[in-house]
Amino acid sequence: MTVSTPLGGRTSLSRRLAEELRSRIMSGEFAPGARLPSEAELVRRYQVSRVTVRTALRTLEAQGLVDVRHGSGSFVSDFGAGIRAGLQELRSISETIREMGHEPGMERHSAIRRPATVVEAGKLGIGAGAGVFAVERMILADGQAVAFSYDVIPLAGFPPELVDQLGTGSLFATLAEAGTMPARALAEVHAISDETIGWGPQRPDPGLYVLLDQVHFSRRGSAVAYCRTYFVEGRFQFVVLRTN
Amino acid sequence: MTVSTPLGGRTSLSRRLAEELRSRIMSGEFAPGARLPSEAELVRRYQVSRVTVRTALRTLEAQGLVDVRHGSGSFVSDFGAGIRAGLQELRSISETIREMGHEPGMERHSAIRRPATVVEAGKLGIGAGAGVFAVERMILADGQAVAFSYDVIPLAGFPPELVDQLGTGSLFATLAEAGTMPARALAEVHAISDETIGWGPQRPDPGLYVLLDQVHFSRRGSAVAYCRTYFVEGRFQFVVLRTN
DNA sequence: GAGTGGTCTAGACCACCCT
DNA sequence: GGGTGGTCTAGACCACTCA
Repeated sequence: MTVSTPLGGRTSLSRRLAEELRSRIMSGEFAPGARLPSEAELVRRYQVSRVTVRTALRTLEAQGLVDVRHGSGSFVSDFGAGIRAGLQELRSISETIREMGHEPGMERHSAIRRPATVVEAGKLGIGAGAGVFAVERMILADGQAVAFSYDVIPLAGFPPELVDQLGTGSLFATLAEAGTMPARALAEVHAISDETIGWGPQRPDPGLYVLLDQVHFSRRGSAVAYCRTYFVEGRFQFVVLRTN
Repeated sequence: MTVSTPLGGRTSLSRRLAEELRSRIMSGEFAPGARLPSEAELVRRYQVSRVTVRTALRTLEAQGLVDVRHGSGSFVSDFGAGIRAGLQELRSISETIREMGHEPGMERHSAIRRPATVVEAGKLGIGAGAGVFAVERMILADGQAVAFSYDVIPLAGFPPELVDQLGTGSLFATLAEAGTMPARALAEVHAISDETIGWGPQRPDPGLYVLLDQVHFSRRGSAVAYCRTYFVEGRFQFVVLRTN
């Protein structure tokens, strides 16, 4: 297959195409409000099927970068250029913070090995009382606390030599190293007002948080972590594109 | 085309299939944890293409209702009995409440015609001071308040005879009647603790809310409403499937 | 290895927007 | 009417899971 501009890489074709288009948008080739080439043109240009083009455009749309309008075309969003990392995108918090131009930090407050509570066992789909590693972390951006996270990782099958590393840096990085990289997370969104959440001098005064109560699953569908992350209201902006 | 069980209706095929599967799950035909028929079986059973089956399964997955696992199958997730809405799915709140088996209600608290504030004008992309219709509503499920909503609709181009109807029933229904049905919304998620939100005897005591601060766009990309909806914490469960 | 979902292709028809 | 996206089909091959 001969492609005028090779998409290169080993991830899926639609994903590579999305990346390619994203970088063209970010580079300023398409200004906010500008129309992207039509789907048919992209099919010709990149020598892929229309389904692939559409999948890529959907990805960009979910990221709030592109606005696809029936009968008119696909447009670079006005809001798109600034907004990144929608809530539906699963990624490391540290990575998100770094991409937003801030310096991520992590501080482990506690870390113990203990039996799972009934709730935790239910969420993780393991037996009540099975061994878990419980970590309490503070997540920082430019030295300021943006979230407090209470994470529980099942120990069954987890490489023992990596246990102590949990919670000292990016949780995602350690899980990836253990071969249990989260591929999906089902998150409940709550508003929490609780002065007992958090710790230290950085604890926010009105203890108001957006709680993401989430269970992370590996590609194989097994629960690899149960994380209750309390985002300090106002310091982290969650955006969701809702469609019907 | 002969179908063993007709999917009936006039919405898209994949959507009807998703509805059909959802009702089969809700009816208890598939218990939580049970495996659904394979994609190939669904193709045969409903006489649709595999793409259609997959689109339907993706919808259910986004609602947190099923768990699709590569190489294993699609499984019914555990789900609570409360009102559960997929955050990335844009739909009428009333409709969501009804689908969860509760009786939706709506009470208009105030409704005035006034110039847009600077913030509202910015969100809606209209001139500051342009005429808007501001509505305050209480949304009920089985007679209990689940949300308080502060909505602003630009009046330019809005059918005058429908203005007074705004906020008396489903906002979506009225907007649809006006030909400006929201097709997309960009929502910010916040935790709010404020005793001045809400009104009446139904006002929750700890005034704790999940705020969806959202701008609704029509298919043509124009902003049709700016809605700040305060969901009473604990009465409405928002779920987001996060993927990478 | 059989069965499952993940991705991709090529082609078709429809609904919508604009002029 | 011409172009654009929305949906659907039928078929193919690959990657993963599990017995």
